[in-house]
Order: sequence, then C-alpha cells, then structure tokens
Amino acid sequence: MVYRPGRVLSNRAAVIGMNRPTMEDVAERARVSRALVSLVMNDSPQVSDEKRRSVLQAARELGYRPNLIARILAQQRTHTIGVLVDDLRNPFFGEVVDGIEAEAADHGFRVLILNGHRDARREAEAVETFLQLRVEGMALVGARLDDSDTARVGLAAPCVMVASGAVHTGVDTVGTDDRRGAELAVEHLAALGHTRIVHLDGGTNVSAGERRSGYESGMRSAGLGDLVDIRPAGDDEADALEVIDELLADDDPPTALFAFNDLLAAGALNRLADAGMAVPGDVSLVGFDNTFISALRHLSLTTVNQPTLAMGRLVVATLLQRLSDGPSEPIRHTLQPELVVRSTTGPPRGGANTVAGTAKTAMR
Amino acid sequence: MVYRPGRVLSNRAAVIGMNRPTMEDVAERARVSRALVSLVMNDSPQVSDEKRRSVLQAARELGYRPNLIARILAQQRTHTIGVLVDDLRNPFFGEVVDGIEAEAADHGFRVLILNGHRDARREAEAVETFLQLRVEGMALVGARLDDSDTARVGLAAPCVMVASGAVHTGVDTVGTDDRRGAELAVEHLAALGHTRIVHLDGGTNVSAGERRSGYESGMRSAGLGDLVDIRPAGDDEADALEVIDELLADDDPPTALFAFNDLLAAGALNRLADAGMAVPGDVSLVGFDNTFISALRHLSLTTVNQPTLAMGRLVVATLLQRLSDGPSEPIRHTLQPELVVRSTTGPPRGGANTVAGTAKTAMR
DNA sequence: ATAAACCATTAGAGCGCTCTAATACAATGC
DNA sequence: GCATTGTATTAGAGCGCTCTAATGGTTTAT
Repeated sequence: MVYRPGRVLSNRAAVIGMNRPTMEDVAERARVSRALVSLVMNDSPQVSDEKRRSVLQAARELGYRPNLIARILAQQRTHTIGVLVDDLRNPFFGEVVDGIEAEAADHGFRVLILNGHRDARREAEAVETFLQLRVEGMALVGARLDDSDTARVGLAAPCVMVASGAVHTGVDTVGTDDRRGAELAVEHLAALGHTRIVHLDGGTNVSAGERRSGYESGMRSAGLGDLVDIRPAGDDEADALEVIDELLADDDPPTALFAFNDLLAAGALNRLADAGMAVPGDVSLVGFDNTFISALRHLSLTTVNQPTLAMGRLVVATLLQRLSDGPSEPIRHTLQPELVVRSTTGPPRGGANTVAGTAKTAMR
Repeated sequence: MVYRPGRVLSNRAAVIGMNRPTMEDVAERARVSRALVSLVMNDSPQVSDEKRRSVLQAARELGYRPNLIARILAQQRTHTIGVLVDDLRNPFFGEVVDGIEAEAADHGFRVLILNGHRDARREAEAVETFLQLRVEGMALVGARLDDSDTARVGLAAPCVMVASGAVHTGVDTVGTDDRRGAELAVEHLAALGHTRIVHLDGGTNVSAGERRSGYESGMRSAGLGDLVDIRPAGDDEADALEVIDELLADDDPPTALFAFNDLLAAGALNRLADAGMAVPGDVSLVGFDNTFISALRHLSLTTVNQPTLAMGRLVVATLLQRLSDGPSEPIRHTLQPELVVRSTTGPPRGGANTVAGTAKTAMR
C-alpha cells in the first residue's frame, strides 16, 4: 500500500514498483515461514485459520502484492495467452479479442495483447516478445506472417492463426470460410442481375487470397468467368480512394463492387459519393466482416458476417486442446459466413442482364 | 528452434514453451561460463570476437531464446508500460494506444495492453495484474476508476489517466479540455440559431462530467441557461436508442443534439433516420472524438477533435518524467480540442428560433 | 625485474517466489 | 504406552537470469 521512496537503496532497485515488500517481509511480520505465506497466498486449505488470519493481516499492513514475475519463474507456468492483433483500429479484431478474453478467463488464463500495426516485421517482433515472455500459447489475429514464420513459431509454442485465410498449412487455424463468404457476396450480386462485378482486393492482408479465389469461383459459377476483374486495394478506408477513381475513369465502369472488408467498403462509399454515384442506384457494394460500422443506418452496408465471438472462443479452446494433446496434425476450424443484406445492393440500373459494354473484360 | 517433446521430464515443466534451452545449456555447448553468455546476449563490448561468435553459434544451434521472465526478475526492471484500454472496440482508444506505443518504443519500453470492457471492476483487476507484473508505469485510457482506486494505484506505481476527464485530483493526467470541447460544440449550435439544444450524456464514462459541465457553461454563455437539458445516454451506439425515442415523443423536440461521443452520435443518427427525421434539416447533431467513423462521408458527423496521437505520446513522456523525478505534484496536460464541422449541423428549420416543426423530412 | 594498469573471463550470490520432502506435534487405536 | 495416522508448518533447493567482485593473463610504465 505504501510507496516508500526512502527505502530505495541500490540503484538497481531504484525503479518504483520493484523494491516492494516481499513474501519474506510478510513472513517475518506474521512470525511464520515464507512457505506458509506462500500457502496462504495460494488459498491452500491446509493452513490453520489462525495463521491464515495473521498472514493476511501482515500482508495488508505491508501493502504486500505478490510478484507475478517471480511466481511465474518458480512455477514454470505463465498461465498467459498472447494475442497479436493486426490492427487495433479495426473493430473487427476488437470483437474477436473479446471472445478470446472471455474464453481465456473461463479457463484461468490471462491475455496479453500486442499490436501488429499491419506490418509483418512488427508482428514478428511481437511474436518474439511473446515467446520470450513464455506465453503458453498465442493467437495471431489477422496476422500477416507467412508460412515460414509461423512454422518457426509453431515449433516454439502452440499458436493459432485467426482470421488469416487458409494459407497456413502447418499451423492450427480458426477462421471463417472466406472463400464461401466471397462466393455468397458474388452470388447475391449476380442474382440481382449484375455482371460487371469488380473485386477490391485486400492486398497483403492474409485473408485476401481466399476471398479473391472465392470471388473468382463465384464469378465462374455465375457464368461470369470472363468478367473477373480484380483490383488491388487494401484493407483500410484510405486504400479505396485510388481504385475507385480508376474504376470510375473506365469507359464502362462496373455496376457492382465486392470489397475486401467493411473499412475498404466504407472508403469506397465515400469516394463514390464524392463522384456523385448513387449506391445502389449506380453501383452496388458489398463489404466483409459485418463490423458495427456496416450496421450504421447511414451506411447500411450489405456485408458478410463472421461470427467473431465464436471465433474468439474457439481460438482458446483450440489452444487448450493443443496444449493438452501435444503436437499432431494441424487443427482447422472453419466457421460459416453469412450474407447480411442491407441497403447498398440492388439491381443494376436498367434492370438485369443489360450487357455491360463490349470488351473491357481485362483481369487487372 | 526445436521443440523436443521428448525432453519433457517432470510435469512441472511439461508446459510447452517452458522447458527450453537455458543460458547454462548454451554456455556448456560453447564451452564458456554462463556469465559470458549473458554478456554476449546483452551486446557487451567487453567480449572477444572469438567467444562472441561461438556463443552466438551455440545459441543458434540450440534454438536458445532468452527467458524474459528470468531476466526481469534478475535485473529488477521490466521495461514495460501497462496500458489499460476502456473499450477495444472504440476506435478512439485504438488511436491513443498507437501514440503510446510509438513513444514507448522510442524509449525502449514494451507496451502491454489489457482490456477494461467498460467495467470498473474489470479495470481494477487489470490494474492489479499490471501491478503484480511490476510494470514500471501505466496508462489508463478512458478508465472508469474513481479517485480512491487511482489513489491506491498511484502509490504503487506511476500512473497516468488518459482521456478520463479532470476528475482525478491526485494523479497525473493527459487529456483534452473536454469542457472547452463541449463549449465549442454548443457555441457552434447556438451560432447557427439553435436554442433547444439537448446533451446526450455519457453516463458512467469518466469524461462525461466535464463534457456535461462544458455543455452547461456553453448554454449559459449563449444565454440559453434556462434551456439546459441533459439526458442520460451512454457511450455506445446502442445507448442512443431510448433517449432519441424519448426526445422525439416530446411535444417540443429539440432542434439540436450534442452527443457524448461519436459512437453515441452514430446511434442517434440511426434512430433519427428510423423516425424519418432529417439531419440537419430537422435536427442538428454534434459528436465528440473525431474518430474515423465521423469522417465517413455518409455520416459526415460534425464533431470535436481530440489529438489522439499527441495524447498517446504525451502519456509516455509524462510517465517517464514521473519515473525520473519521483513523487511530486500531479502533472496535468490538457490539450486543446477543435471543432470539426461536417454535415450534421445546420440552421434550425425555418431559420433561427423557429420551434422545430411538425413536418418530418426523411433523410435518404 | 616489479608494479601498475588493463582486459577478458568467471564464480557465485541474489532476484521473489514455489514445491517437495522433512519435521514437529497432536490425535487416534490397540 | 507405543506405534500409527494425520495435520500444520518449515527448510531449502531451484526456476533462469544479471551483476558485482574476484581471477588470471597480458601489456605498459617504472
């Protein structure tokens, strides 16, 4: 409870917050052994009420607070899961983390969060930090690490990739069927009568590959294989600006867009409004993730839902399973996405099947 | 690098990730002392190139990874700052954290993030965890802890409250002048000719008090002191529903709303649209925080900007100062907010001072 | 040649805790 | 009364590292 700057002796321990009363101090004050204090602190049933009381009192009087670092070192367990989040500003990840935290808490695990800042290098550093802190497992949420990175990591500690596409072959994964999600989006647009459907690609984001191929297969099933048109964009609102400008400059602009995620879609919506294009009047737009922003009435974005909370919980379950089973075949959990139809999609202007232009079927 | 399940001996160390090669192992393999390995790992200049090379090679071959836990215990320094975030899903906090991380990295500090889930009890737990982990300082971003909590914490470790109003008298704080921000909002609305300006209050959120009193003083300066009208709402989109319904049921509904934050404003926007009210035609609306959602063209929310990145950086600077100076008078940094006028504010229907009419004009 | 100064290396204590095994002591059974 | 069982307590090693002080070896100054 007390801070006691006066007690600072060596400059090694000069740092505030270290240099606090230890178990030894409590033991001395309560006139018992250090071991007994340890038992009390861990709620052991084999301590007499009398001693328990006096230990607790001594602890209170000294403002004793167990040193987790020392405890971890001694018991060789951290009871901690590291969660690497690709981008703290994307609400989608926040929701997944909520699920992870809930499930982790249920199993007595602490969760440590590190921010990847949408940068593979920084993510690798974060993972290294987790490893050095000896987390018992980690969840990489939307991480951009490639297979060689994760292979190395996977050998050092159990590790689950979340919402990171299906690229990773050697690691446990939890995710939505991104491919199917993209197909749902395309099917929906095709059913409305769109043919010139362009995909705004997620770039380096790990789920991008799957969604792209889902888009392609969706287009093919709809008989639009020839019209596949993929434009590199990104995963942030800002990333939409250029692509949209480029698309609108076309002689024969698309009537529908399928964006990598909601943020990108929101950016697209912005730019389309700038250009005076009506949505869905002139262009239909579908996002991905079903984050709260897509639900905002004024965006009312048609999008693909991912069951974020369930994913988060499943991550921890997977981690725990791996922890108890030891190494084996990679576990993969693939949850089903759902199309959420809102107000940014509708039939193309002039009704269905008005053949969209002549040539212009370039793939990027 | 290697995982070696076979090496698991006692079940104490059965946990994957612990039970890895230690400095001792490296020393043995490189045929030097443990102390030398330590020097190499810390880039000491007083090691011969020859030894350095062989140590590094041995470390590589064994897949050695320093145990941060042991190192921290030994050197009695964690080099870590704990960051408690009130709500990971609110992008405002994510932006502040970005600033914190940037500045912390510049000074060789690690950042640990814990989630408060908008709940004072869970926040207190998180703080306790930080303390037990012996973080060297912590930033409580938007935390809901009260003065007695923070007083206790402040004694145990340096601690900066960020974006938490000016309620906390004994602790260092970094924040925006919430009061002034609210005044700016009210001044803007009053200048447009609004008189029936209602404040949607932030409830338990810590900045709520300041913004409320800023609203009040703004109203008074505008000669609208008699029309002060504060409705408890919250800080999330969902929290807006009821209040808006209640307000619209009024005989004489307000012509302008000043919401506690952008999320609440977004929720209000939703509900107003449901009710067929035009914004800003029938009702003007101002938010707070200038998160990216307010910038989305389709919301285009007039709001009050907080310099999030600067705040984040300032937090770390403050923490470091406190760390080197020891206890003294609380440091308070108050940054200036700015009004960002977008499209949700305009003159009241029928020009100034005309009581909000009956005819509802739908937006979109 | 001897002392002084310097350098690379190491021994070993210590960080604050946990946990096993040992100990002391009371209660029980025969 | 003595072994037996059980319960409450403690001694002490150990977790993986850092850091001070000591060591041995080489170079430089005297």
